[in-house]
Amino acid sequence: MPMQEMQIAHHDCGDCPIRHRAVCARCEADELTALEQMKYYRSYQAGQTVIWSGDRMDFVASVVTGIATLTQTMEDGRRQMVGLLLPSDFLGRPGRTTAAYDVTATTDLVMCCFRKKPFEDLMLATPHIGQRLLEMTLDELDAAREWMLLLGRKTAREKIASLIAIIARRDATLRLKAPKGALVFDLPLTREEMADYLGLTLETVSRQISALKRDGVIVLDGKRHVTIPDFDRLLEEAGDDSDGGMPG
Amino acid sequence: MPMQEMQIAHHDCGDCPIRHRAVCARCEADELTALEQMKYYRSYQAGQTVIWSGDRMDFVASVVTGIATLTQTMEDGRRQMVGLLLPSDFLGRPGRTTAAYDVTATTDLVMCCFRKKPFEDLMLATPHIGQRLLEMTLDELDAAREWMLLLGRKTAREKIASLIAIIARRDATLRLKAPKGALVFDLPLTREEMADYLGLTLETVSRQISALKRDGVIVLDGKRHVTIPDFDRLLEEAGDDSDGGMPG
DNA sequence: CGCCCTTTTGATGTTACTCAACGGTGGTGG
DNA sequence: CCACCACCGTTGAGTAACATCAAAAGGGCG
Repeated sequence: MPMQEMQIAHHDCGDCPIRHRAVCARCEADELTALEQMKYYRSYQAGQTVIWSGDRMDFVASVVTGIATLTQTMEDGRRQMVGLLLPSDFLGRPGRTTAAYDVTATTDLVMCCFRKKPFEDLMLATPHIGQRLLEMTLDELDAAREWMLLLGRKTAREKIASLIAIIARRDATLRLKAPKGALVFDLPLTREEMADYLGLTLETVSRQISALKRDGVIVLDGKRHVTIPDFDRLLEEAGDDSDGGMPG
Repeated sequence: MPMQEMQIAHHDCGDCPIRHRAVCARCEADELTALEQMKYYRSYQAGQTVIWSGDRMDFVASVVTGIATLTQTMEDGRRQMVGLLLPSDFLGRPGRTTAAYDVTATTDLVMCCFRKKPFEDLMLATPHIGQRLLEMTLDELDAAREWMLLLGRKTAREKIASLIAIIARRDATLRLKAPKGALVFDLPLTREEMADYLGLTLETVSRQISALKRDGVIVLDGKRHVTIPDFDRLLEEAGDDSDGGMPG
């Protein structure tokens, strides 16, 4: 009988790797103390489901390490990923009692969970959590809109290039490196998960990755390990504006 | 020399048609008074551009009447709508100085604008605006994710049916009617705008609307006036779960 | 080694795009 | 008043891109 999910020991928020980026980023000492009272950690193995759409959800959480996905499924089984949660990203919605999406751990995952009711009360009582959550939600909305452009208007090749660029950038951000020159990282998603992200089939994903490899845009070592010799070239392939919005 | 945009007289927030739904919904009398100090109205004619992506934006605003769209454009001209703002919806992002998207009035439009700096200050000083804005932003994020499923996985026919259902629902909400039985309303978008919303070409939009008409799912009177004889049938065509999430 | 799972590659099919022509409508000016 | 034009929408024919169906090739693990 395998342990489906694991509760692990509490840690000091001061040592937390996402302390400065998560929903608690702006908290003062007293707010942090209050959060510590209502928090607990949970671990999931790669592939495990965190929660099903429609299930009761009595917590909200921050991703500490690992990656989780949000997906929607239609009655006939068509699936679309609608969220990709990396360390420091927030899961759940204050004021809602059930999950709106399927949440899955795509890698081993550790989350810092807060019991929902106390968390909501703390949000009403102190400003910094709500402020930070608003900021993070606005960022997510921007990301969702970028994603909509990808889904609606980009070609399969552009979609793949865009996804690889997004992952490369996020990976660089988490490791505090500027995405310049050659980049090396692992794809955290299977071909099928990439397909769900991009609104493609896994066969098309595989073919387009092969094509980008053939054309020297990416270098693959195994199925997951990627080297980007020229990030600007990748951005061109992604159809993104080459300049990062820096006029003068 | 046509007047490109018009400033119109101030109105009392108490009389405002979106008073109970907009970002100011939760405000107390004193907060409302503060908002009145920094607000001004602006009108745009159908087709006018409110702001271009990248332009400096020194205000945030609520849509009072009319409809505005947010669109992204790629270098080669491919366009994707990423937001549809109806009355009470919020435009702009506190903490950002430039517009991230092209904003266009698709109908005659009246917006209640707030100078950005004072608005941000008020947000920091009082809780209710930030709380309401968070709630609205989370709703928008949910809508964006539904939209992502549409863009990534639905067929052209399902996309059209979904869009008509969304417009019908929003229209009913604005007029405080439950979307049951026969619904009658006008499409607020041209075929091209629908195409930009749905990630299709305008020809495909036209063909699929004709097909839905032929099959009796919708009844068209002219190009814009729509009657939905059976809303549940429309939802089936849209590929949405038939039950509205009401188990027992 | 052999099995299972993921990924790749190939052959064929279908959807929606592209290019093109035409119809309706409202506004403008002769 | 009517001719003309611009704009929006519809419809048709041919095509390109991606999906589907099918089979085989890695790769990890017992």
